Amino acid sequence: MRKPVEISDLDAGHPIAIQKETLHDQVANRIRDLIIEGYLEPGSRIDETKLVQQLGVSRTPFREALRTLAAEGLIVIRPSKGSIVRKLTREDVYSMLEVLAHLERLSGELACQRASDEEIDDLLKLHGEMLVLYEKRDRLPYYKLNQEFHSRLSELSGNETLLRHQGMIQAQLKRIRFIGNRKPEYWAKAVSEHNEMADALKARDGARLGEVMSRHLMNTWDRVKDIV
Amino acid sequence: MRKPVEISDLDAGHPIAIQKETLHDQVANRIRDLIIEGYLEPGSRIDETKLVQQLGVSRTPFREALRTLAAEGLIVIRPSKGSIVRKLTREDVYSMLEVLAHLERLSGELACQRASDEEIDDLLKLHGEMLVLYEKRDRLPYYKLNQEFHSRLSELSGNETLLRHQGMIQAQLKRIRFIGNRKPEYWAKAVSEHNEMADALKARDGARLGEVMSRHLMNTWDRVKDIV
DNA sequence: TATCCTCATTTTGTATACAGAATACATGAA
DNA sequence: TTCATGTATTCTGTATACAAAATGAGGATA
Repeated sequence: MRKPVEISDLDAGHPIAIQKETLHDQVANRIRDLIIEGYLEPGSRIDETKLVQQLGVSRTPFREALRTLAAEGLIVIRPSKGSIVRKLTREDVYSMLEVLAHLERLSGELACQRASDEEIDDLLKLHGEMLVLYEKRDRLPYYKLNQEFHSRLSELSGNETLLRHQGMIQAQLKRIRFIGNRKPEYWAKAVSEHNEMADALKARDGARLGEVMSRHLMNTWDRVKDIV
Repeated sequence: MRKPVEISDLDAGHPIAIQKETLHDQVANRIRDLIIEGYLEPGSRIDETKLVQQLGVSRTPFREALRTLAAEGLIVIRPSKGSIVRKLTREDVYSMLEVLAHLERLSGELACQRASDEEIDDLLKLHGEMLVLYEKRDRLPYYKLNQEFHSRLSELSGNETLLRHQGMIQAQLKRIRFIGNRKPEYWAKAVSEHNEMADALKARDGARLGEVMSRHLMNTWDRVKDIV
């Protein structure tokens, strides 16, 4: 027999609670995806009338969503002149990578201090799977696992603020990194760096892990510097 | 005779252009101040009806402002249940300080690499003025100059993204730091650390400057840990 | 008394309406 | 033609209206 539903079970976040996403949030997520996937080009105007019709919502939640995206740095609202998708300059991208690399370093250091042996083992197991995919040159699954590897490593830092700010910068760079990833010539290097990370993690050598992670990220610059 | 006004002079940002702040932005700034100054207590509900009346605006720009503040992490919007001023947990504060300290370190390192001799001299001059105020135990002017010192040092990093993320975390911590600053017993220590910073800056020793700045900020934890 | 139900009230989320600003267009002068 | 000026149209910002959800106050029942 099933345990009866308690009031406390209905709190937000609990699996039983049906999640009601407001229109605002749905719209924000949708537009975010449109930007990341390249349907809305950087620098182009966001046609309120058109998008509102296509999404089937009124202007109120739509404009609220724009405010959110503006605060996230994905779009720019020019008073009385409409909104445009933010176009990152070369300097923007470099400064973001610089900060992100530095945050990755902190992730690495904290993860070595705070992760449990089990958590580290799990991550090393994931690393092993990535190696297998690399041998098979199985690009897309590798890419997915790579993202998971990095996000899980960051989680091991046990620092919500760190996670949040990494996430914000990642979101802004996602589009441009995606374009940069079409060049395959950096894969071998990336894998060797991942091996270094695995070693450092195994040894809980925070300084080393942090250094590799930071260096690893800064490679991104080589991949994207020609497209900004 | 005055130089005639050129078209290019009318670009946004130029002193001649009249600045028109939207209601939305004004409201966001206003509420931000109310939170930082403690008129809106952490955890308390934000009474839309009341505030809208007091501010003399309609709900539309008001709610847009809330979205902005939510994205900044100053308030929490609970769907269908109203908004509350975000109440930082102990963990929130510690994680923010941890990240902020790490970002300060980066500021220091970059500033040593990138600042001009003149910029460094100006900052050292400012440091000198702070020492004078410390000798006179002139608390408030010292506090103001201290803020300017840190923000100008960060600017010398030449990294807009760094500045932005530092600013976001600072805004969230501002209220609680203000409360913590009522204890005066850390002043001497702070001044000695500032001396260290000045030395490192003079020598353009980025690693050392970064280390001191990070340590300097982590002192904040001692001042605020009892009030969260 | 405590718990549940019902209904009135308030609050929230979304849509729409309207005014003012920006933009596009067209007409006329040099 | 090119530029300037005035006008129509579109778009943006704000207010208001309305529906749905949440809250709160009785009152009935055990």
